[in-house]
Amino acid sequence: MLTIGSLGKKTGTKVQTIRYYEQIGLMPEPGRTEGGQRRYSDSEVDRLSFIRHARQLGFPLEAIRELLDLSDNPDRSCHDADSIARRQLKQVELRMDRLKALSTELKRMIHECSGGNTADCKVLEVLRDHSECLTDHDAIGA
Amino acid sequence: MLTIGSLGKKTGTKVQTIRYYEQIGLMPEPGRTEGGQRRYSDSEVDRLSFIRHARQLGFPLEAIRELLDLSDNPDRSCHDADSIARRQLKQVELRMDRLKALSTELKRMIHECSGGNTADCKVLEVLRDHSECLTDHDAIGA
DNA sequence: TCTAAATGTTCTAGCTGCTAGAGGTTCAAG
DNA sequence: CTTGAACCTCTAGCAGCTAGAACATTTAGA
Repeated sequence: MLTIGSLGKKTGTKVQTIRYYEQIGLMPEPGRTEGGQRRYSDSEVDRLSFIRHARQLGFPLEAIRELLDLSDNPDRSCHDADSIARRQLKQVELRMDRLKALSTELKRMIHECSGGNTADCKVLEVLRDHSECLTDHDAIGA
Repeated sequence: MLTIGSLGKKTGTKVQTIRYYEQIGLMPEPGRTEGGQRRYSDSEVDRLSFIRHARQLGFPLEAIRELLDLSDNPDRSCHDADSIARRQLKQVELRMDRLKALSTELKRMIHECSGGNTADCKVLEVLRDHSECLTDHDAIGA
């Protein structure tokens, strides 16, 4: 039986985060001591590791909820898990494309900046006038 | 003189967002009609375009605040604007590296998934056991 | 001139995924 | 039995918006 602190250490998760996952129903309500402190067993270590690993791979919590659900039902088709992963891959690739365009533009902007005072600063100039851009970069929120 | 709606259309910004920028002091308080509606002039179009463009390049609002400040003082050194842009580029490149690792892992995971039921789904298996991973992907929050 | 639709107003709350802090309680080692 | 680390709940905050309620103003057509 583990305390919330040791569970956190084992899985690389902050205590507050574990409680948060419990609150939103991603982690089950664990048993408690008489004094009211949480105590965890191995199955909860596994579940939290799963969650953390999926988070590291960028899955949003809602997708993780679905994946946990699939994982709990070994009879269901693998197809669903596969499509969640594909969706995630698509997201990641989309973000990469956007970042690529951004870095190109930023590099060009910096490269052309020669120092001096801001009156003829290329960085500011480019920001002022989108038409100077060579790439698409609709990346707000990317 | 533009209404907030037309300013939004001109700059590709939602009305609520413009009011939000005003609230946090990124946009100045504009003039008002007798009835209390906001009316904007061309200088405000320019300022908002600047902000939006910088957002598209991924600059956080705080960085944009600094850039606007520099832009308002043409005598100051270009160096500051340059270093903000470099900082931003570094962030973008860091995020790209992380996403690269993620996509590699996701692809491998999907590729090895053969269908069937979730009991032997590779996607879930990989998520269950980090040690099967070939790449580093500490990308929570990336 | 009147009216109705479109657009404007403020205020509050919500989104994701945590994180931090206040103020108090429990546990385990010595 | 004491002490101090770790636990508890609750609330609020972060970025950067977005949405909705409930009401006011503006503008164009009849």
